[in-house]
Amino acid sequence: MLDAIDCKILEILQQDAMVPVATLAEKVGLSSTPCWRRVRKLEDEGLISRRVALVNRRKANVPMTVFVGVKAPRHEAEWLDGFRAMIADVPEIVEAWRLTGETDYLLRIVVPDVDTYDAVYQRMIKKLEFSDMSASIAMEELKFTTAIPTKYIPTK
Amino acid sequence: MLDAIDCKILEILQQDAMVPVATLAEKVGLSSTPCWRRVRKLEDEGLISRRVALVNRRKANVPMTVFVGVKAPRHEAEWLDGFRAMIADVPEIVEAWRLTGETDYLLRIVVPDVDTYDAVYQRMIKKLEFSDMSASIAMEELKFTTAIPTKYIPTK
DNA sequence: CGTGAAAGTCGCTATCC
DNA sequence: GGATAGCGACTTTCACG
Repeated sequence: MLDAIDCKILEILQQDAMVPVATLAEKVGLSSTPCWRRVRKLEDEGLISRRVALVNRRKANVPMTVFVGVKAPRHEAEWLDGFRAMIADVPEIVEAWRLTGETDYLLRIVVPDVDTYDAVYQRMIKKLEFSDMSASIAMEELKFTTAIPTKYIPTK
Repeated sequence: MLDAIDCKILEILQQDAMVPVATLAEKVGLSSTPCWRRVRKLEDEGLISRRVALVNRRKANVPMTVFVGVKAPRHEAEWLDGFRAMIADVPEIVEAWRLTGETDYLLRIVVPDVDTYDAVYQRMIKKLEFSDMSASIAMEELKFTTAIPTKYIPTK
């Protein structure tokens, strides 16, 4: 069971994973060691799964984001296995979700431009059968954060 | 202009931002200092925008992901401003995209359960008018990575 | 569960090839 | 642009309230 200070730590580290423990400790009203112990505990318990570098999409020449709704041609394990393998294989696919509703799956794909998206699309339909694929191009990224709300974490 | 080693560095740091420079240097076949200089350069040029801690959604009690397609009631600046403010205000909204096609905007929302989603939904429609909102619940996260492909970065 | 200080590691700088 | 060496800072541990 965590407390309010742990949540505060998580919020800060979700914004910047590189803050020195001393700075972090000061921000949450602790001294270094207990703060460090808490961070360690959060890592050990898996609440902090890992720390990653975020790369600027535009500067990495993948400014374009495409959302693709996918319908499976048939609902059987074999197709799904192939689909999973494809998703793992294609680095342009950064998110893949199985949904309720009309579209079975939603993919988020990042590419340099439309032509490259088409190339990725061609690669996908060559590997696997689809009953339907509908693409929506993202015109603007209004919000994108890796920080999830901490307010639902049960605190004592 | 970057080179293959820079791309390799980016790939590694996108998986783990905490690797010691010495380890990173070894992996890309360099010694510490030049490797550190490259990392610094990648940060200065903004290719690495920041480093963040990723929090386990389930352990943070927000296992549920909902995608919400939104249609604007009218296309005017005033409504959009309100929409932006709402998105910034609601921490459960972790992604918001303006799209081409039928749905104007796509939101990704993380919550503990359906009841909480409904509470978020009620809060949203109290703040702002919508012409249409359709929610799809994510049943499974097949892939989610913050790592974008490096293969499109122009190299010399 | 907290503080404070000591020890070891690593980031960062300076210097040279 | 790349290697070697040293300093300072930070993480991490230990001993103690």
